[in-house]
Amino acid sequence: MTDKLTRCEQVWYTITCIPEGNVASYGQIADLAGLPGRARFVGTCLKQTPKEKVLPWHRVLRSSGELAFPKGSEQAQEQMERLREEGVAVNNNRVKMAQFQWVPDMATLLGTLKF
DNA sequence: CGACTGACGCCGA
DNA sequence: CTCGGCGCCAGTC
Repeated sequence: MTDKLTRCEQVWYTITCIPEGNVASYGQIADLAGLPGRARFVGTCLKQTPKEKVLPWHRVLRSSGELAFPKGSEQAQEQMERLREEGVAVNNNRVKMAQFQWVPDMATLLGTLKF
């Protein structure tokens, strides 16, 4: 099996595990996906993500808490909108990470993510 | 095979 | 706070 897909799948899967009302940074996703230091790879995967695949990509932001897209872009608008619908406050294209950042519990780490 | 790119992160000025 | 640069490495050309 093409293990290159395995990496992306792991990334996608990890993103899928982000609970509503929470967000995670690219680096965090990469780390949870077993790809420490490959934050960029996460972005690459998402860009490659087929439309058929429905992922909560809007819950993925930069480590600073700002949205992954420049303010004004349609993607940023949509992301902001979706986050607000989930109860995540977005101000000036940015989210308060200290308040909304996803903190995976042990059960998730050991069970869901199978690490 | 080599060069460029990028939905990133971090540190320094 | 902003701006610039370096590291990271898979994907694309």
